[in-house]
Amino acid sequence: MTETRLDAVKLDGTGPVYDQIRRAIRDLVVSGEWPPGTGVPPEHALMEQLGASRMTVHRALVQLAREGLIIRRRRSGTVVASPPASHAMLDILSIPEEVEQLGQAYAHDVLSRSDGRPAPEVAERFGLKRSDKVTHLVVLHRAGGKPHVLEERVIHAASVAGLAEEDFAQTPPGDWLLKHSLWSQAEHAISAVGAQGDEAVLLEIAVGEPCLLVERRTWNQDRPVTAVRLLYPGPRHRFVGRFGPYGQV
Amino acid sequence: MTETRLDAVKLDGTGPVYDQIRRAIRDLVVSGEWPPGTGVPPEHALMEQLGASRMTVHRALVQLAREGLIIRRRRSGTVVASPPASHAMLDILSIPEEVEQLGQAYAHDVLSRSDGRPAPEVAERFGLKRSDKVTHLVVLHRAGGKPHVLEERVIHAASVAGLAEEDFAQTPPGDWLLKHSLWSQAEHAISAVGAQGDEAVLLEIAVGEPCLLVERRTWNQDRPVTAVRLLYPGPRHRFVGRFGPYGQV
DNA sequence: AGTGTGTAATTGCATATGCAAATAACCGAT
DNA sequence: ATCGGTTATTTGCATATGCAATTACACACT
Repeated sequence: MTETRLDAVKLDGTGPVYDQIRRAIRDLVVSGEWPPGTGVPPEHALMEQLGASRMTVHRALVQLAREGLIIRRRRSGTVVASPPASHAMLDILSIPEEVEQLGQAYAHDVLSRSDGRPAPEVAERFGLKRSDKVTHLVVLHRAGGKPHVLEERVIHAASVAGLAEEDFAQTPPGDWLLKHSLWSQAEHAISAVGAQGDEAVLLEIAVGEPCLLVERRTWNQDRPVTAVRLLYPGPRHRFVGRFGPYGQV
Repeated sequence: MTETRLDAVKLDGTGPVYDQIRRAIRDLVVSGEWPPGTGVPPEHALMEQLGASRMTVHRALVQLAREGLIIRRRRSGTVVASPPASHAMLDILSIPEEVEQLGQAYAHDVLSRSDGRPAPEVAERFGLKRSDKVTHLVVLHRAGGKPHVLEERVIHAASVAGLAEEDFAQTPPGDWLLKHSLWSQAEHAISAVGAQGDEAVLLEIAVGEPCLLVERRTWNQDRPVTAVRLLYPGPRHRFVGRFGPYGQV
């Protein structure tokens, strides 16, 4: 567990004290300044450094724990949690995991890769500037040998370290990015489209066959990280979610 | 605001006291025993009745408020909240609202209705017993005069009061059910399908045109309430969601 | 080296107390 | 009746205190 600099926690004087503490620590976590595994100072230390009572510090930490940002254990202390890899319904999901949960063998092929400026029509479709340096990938994921999903991805080079050295032969780009980048916001859209000619060939389906299209764009503090277009063939794919009236169950 | 029976709050002796209180009140709310608008007893009353300190009661109530089950205001007290009508992304959404947010005029037609036992293929598709009494509806929703979504719905008669008297001319069944039924669990699945012949005619699209299919089943305490199949034509519909690594933003 | 065993660090929970903030309800003067 | 100010109720927040539960770590003993 990495040592933490206690004086990194700074209050802003607005609102209740417990919430100032909560936000201060939350910001350190989501900004990546305290990466997963970092030790959060014990309640007594925070209490002295911030001039608040232990119960007030406690309240802030309990809430952060309930939100999943930190993990607390008696005697061993509090550490920053790893962000949940997959998120219940429709989100940052690992395709290999998804396939293996179906009990099928996973494989993937990188069909093409290019590094440089984005083509105008790519930049437009993914909401990037033409001046951004990007890596553009097309990957076909297979389940049990058959095409499972076609991935077209653009990665913003400035947001990710070590991109040039990675060839994505072992790990598909989505999974690799989960480990090598930080994100704070994602947006996705789901729609139904008919397969275009080249897509249909790769997915081994007929042209015009209905496909589920998931488009996702990801940012870290307003800077784009990656944008991806996942095309799932036909009605044999469904996304399922379960919830109750007051949130997920 | 309805009066509440204080002695309805019963602790079960397992786990921390604040959590016993929290669960006790939560159960009264989600079971419908305390419907929305019901006044929750003030902290002092709960404190005396339960033999706990005010801070302990307070902790339970604060947490319930954060979860959205109750609303607390100084001096006026605490009341049971109305469940959120629409839920961020893909859930119990009101179609009229959805259309009006797009700035279009909303209308709907009840194309067919039948009350009685479900046809075998309907029962199978919606996960019902053949012996259940149901109402089966087909409704076309329009936006700006043009078909927006085709709804096929089965309502479990035993779970909803006043169903026989309602003709759904004013209010489409989804919205009506939100007000006249309780639900505790929902499951939905999204997939892409091609429009069948009769569906294509109603939606005024070509046969085989890709459509987004949302299937949702809803229960109240393990008893089915309703099941619905929403068919959205073509790629002009998208479901959009935004979130961060630690939950919705 | 291995094996208990005690100790201390750390979080978890509950209580009592006091004051602040919001505002519904009341009351009195016009 | 209407207006305006006062009061009382209820929640919100912070503190201090004490004890319980968990367990990493040091240390003694084989």
